[in-house]
Amino acid sequence: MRISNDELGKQAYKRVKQMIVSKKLVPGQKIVQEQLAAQLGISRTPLRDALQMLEAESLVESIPRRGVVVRKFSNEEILEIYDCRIALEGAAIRLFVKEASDAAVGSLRELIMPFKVDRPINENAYQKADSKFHDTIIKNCGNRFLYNLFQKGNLLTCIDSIGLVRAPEETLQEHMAIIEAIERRDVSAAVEGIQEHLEKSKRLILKNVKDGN
Amino acid sequence: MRISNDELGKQAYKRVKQMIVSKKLVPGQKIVQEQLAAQLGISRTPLRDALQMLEAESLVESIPRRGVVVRKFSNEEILEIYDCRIALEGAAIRLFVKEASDAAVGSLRELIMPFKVDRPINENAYQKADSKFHDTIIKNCGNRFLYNLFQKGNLLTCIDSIGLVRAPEETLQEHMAIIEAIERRDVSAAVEGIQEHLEKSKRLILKNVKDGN
DNA sequence: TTTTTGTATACTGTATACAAAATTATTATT
DNA sequence: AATAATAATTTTGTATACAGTATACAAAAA
Repeated sequence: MRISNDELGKQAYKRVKQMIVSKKLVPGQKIVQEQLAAQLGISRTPLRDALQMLEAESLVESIPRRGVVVRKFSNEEILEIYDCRIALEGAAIRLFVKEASDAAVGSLRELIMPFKVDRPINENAYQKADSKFHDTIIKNCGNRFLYNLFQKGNLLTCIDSIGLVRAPEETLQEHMAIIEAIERRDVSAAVEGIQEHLEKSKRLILKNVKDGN
Repeated sequence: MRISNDELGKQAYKRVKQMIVSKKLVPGQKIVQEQLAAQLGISRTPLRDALQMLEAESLVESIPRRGVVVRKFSNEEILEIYDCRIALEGAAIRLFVKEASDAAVGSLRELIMPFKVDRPINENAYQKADSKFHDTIIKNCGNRFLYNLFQKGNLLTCIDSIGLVRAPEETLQEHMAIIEAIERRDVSAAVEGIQEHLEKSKRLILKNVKDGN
């Protein structure tokens, strides 16, 4: 019996990714292989495997013969990601409305409902729920390829890393409207709802960029 | 043992990828590392780097302790990819129509026009032009992230590998209609045009699947 | 001072070594 | 002859060794 069925490279991938999203490794920081490998208790070989995977996900950038640095996402790139999300999540929710089980739909409600009653809203918890809300729709839309594309592209991760864009009170209402549209199996309202929801956040970021952060 | 400024891993990635798309390595085939490394004249280390990259792109599947095999795309997956393309290329062409230079638009026309006069249509050449047509729109839409997502997801590569889905005579007309919509900067006609263009191919594949290949 | 050059050190990319697991071949047992 | 058990071989994952490149830093020149 194997202790862990993951090989070291995959394990390291998860741990380093976690270090990046939790900002233990900050954007722009150079990763010294031997150092990080020692810290993880492994050799450079599986660490390099991990870095290779992270590079494929654009979480890290490798400059030949110079090393790998944690990638940072510019505001322009965040806007680009929003456009990808609008397109892909539109497609995902269209499928989700048509094919998702009542259980999956129910889990969406359970995710968001608590925040309608508990005041004040715990921003940290809300952001997690927000993330999971979108993830649930994409994961359960029935298109596996789309979900993988989303995951491997870190469409959610990248945007999560900038924190809440708008006030929970504002987006909570939108989330509820989307859930209701799904529940009455209203495809166009659901698509419209999620796309406008994302568009609003995008517009706010765009505005902030123009005003110089 | 330095041949170019690319490191061996990146070089090997390109060569092995080429071997996969050109069917020199066929889906389902197991890759024996030492063997392929020797064939490429490198050691296992950079080859493993290459395989790691290919796995991140889903062109290859790695089963721990058992090896890596060339991935094959089922018909179901091809259909899933079409839905992703419909979503993303819709977004891309929307941006392209608004922002692309006249030169970029012109290059689209140059790509397709020759096939309107030369008869009979060279299917091989046409497929290449078809691929380039879509690639041009995505590459020049101004959203770099979207283009990278497309590339890394191999959305075009996967579908190209199954060959022409419909007769050139049929799709040629659609391509021309799309170009004309772009030229008169008609966003909704262009979006509609490319999405319906893809939808038609998807429906044909779906039909073939139902009829049992 | 600032710039340049030389040298030591650190780090990366690649090859190789080695143990553990998987696969294949061989023998033994019914 | 079919199945099980065992040994031999292959192959993978990981660690380590090594060569070459980049970086840091001190001494010399401007």
